[in-house]
Amino acid sequence: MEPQPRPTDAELEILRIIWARGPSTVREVFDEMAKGRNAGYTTVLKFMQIMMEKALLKRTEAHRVHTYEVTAPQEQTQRQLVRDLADRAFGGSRSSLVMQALASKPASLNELAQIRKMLDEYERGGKKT
Amino acid sequence: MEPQPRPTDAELEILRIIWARGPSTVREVFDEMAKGRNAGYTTVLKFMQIMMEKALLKRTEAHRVHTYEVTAPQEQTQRQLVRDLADRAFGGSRSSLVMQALASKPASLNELAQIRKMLDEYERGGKKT
DNA sequence: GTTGACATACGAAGCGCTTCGTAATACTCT
DNA sequence: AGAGTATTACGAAGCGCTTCGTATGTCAAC
Repeated sequence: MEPQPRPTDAELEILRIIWARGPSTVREVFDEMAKGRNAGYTTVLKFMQIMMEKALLKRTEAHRVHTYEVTAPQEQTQRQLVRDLADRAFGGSRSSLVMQALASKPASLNELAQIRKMLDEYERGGKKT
Repeated sequence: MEPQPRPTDAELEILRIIWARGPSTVREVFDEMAKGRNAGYTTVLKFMQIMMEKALLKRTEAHRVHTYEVTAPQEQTQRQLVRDLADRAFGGSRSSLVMQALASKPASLNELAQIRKMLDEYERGGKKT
């Protein structure tokens, strides 16, 4: 199986909407998108058709309207994007990336605590490293 | 002043080389690049010329050979890339991004400690958040 | 069953990225 | 000076992304 291609900007925008909404029709995505940018209806349609060819989306065809949903889980796609950026801009080092992420804008105390918790888990679970 | 445009894949590859080497000539970048991919000399030259137009690089012209160096510090470019990805794929949330980064592959204990130290600093320094 | 509204499908234009080929220029060595 | 070599400059082709316009199909309601 081919690995999923890196989504383009427009594709990622659509993915984000479907992540938030769940399976959606073109019109629903279009309506949501209209709040932010200015894309014609057929433009959005075309995007989603292309994304289906690329297997970023799959669709089920009801009588008249097609409903699209993502093929890969959100977290997997996000992790892949992060890994990709780490490779391209940080020589593959996740931790350098993390540090720049934290340097760019400190998270809230709440978020810091959450990250800390995650670190604890990895320290316990990942002794092998 | 225009904000720096997001570097393309090839441009980022060149940036990484110059980050590692410091100011470099086309030939030096080309030689370094030849280890990994297969790009012709004039291809690399063209890239670097375009990057100069975009103000990603600046150059000093010695008698015969031009020497290119980055215009923005490495950390700034990296932070911008991370912020950009956070916006495009994580709804702007740095901490979600950080957590996916850590989930994708646990860092070494050493790196974990480093990240932890950084968290401490932010917790102390960033109470305002 | 004709009209109107809405859906999908298709094709094409425009622009940016990637890649070279070729030309012009400068330096080196005989 | 002439030949060979390295460097920069320029132009263009090919492909992918983005964007629409137009065509075609379908459902509903008069």
